[in-house]
Amino acid sequence: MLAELRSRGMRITPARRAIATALLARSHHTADSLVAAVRRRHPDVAPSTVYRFLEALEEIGLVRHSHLGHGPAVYHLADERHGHLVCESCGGVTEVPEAAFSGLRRKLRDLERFELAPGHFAVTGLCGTCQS
Amino acid sequence: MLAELRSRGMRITPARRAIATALLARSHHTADSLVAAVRRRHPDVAPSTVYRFLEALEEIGLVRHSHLGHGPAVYHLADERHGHLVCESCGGVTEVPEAAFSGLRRKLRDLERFELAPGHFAVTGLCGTCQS
DNA sequence: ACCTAGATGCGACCGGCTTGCACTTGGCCC
DNA sequence: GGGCCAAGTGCAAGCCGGTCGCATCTAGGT
Repeated sequence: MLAELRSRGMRITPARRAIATALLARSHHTADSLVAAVRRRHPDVAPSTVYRFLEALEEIGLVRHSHLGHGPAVYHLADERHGHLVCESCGGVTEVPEAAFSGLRRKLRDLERFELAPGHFAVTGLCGTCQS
Repeated sequence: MLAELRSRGMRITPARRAIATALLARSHHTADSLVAAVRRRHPDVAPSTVYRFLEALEEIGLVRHSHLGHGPAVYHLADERHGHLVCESCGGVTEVPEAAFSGLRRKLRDLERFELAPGHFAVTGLCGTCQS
């Protein structure tokens, strides 16, 4: 990952190392949780640094973010492709494989010539436990 | 609609009349466009009034809002039930009947005991024209 | 060791709401 | 019609997630 950066003329700094490490350690980081994780060892890293690096990683295609309901976006490595089910009542998040959307994808492609990108925005509803 | 309000002990004010009229005149108002519409005849209506009335209408169940991508939420009458397809490239919005999601709904219900609410958050992807 | 473009920290700013508070007013009772 | 008072309102400040401008610093090629 760092090699990928270097090969594009981007620099490798302590802050970036730390952000990359945090991203590898856990999926579904929010920008805030990344800042917190990075600050445990590098207390002076600014939020804007994290946002800017994440933006850069997304441009390269190494990272993606998803919006889970109303709160902040979550970031994860681009190779973890999955959809998110968010419960509107308890806020809980369930991951589902992208394959679960293949039927809908086909239908929207046929009906509307619309190519679904199920990762970016979550699908909302009510989880099993909140239905009772 | 105003009768519905009155029957719940809520008051009918010029601002509320105007907001209700605007909601009936067009689906997919943003809070901002509602403020603008109302101000054409009642220039002193504050945004907070609109937000508070919309909140009240949602509690009653007469209005719903949806999030279409990153921008502001859109409001529409609760009886207009449909999903939204939002193009991540051009931002265009397509309405689709809720029935289009019935397959996915069934699948999620079986797989995850998750009850889909397809209206609230949009489904993102690429529209036909942006794919080329 | 040096140079410089890329990266950083800081603080201001922005959009979309939300909230606190003092003032106004709808609408029931006389 | 007039009085009453809680529901509703306008205004301004605040919040949250995120972006930007700018002076400073530093990675890393030479």
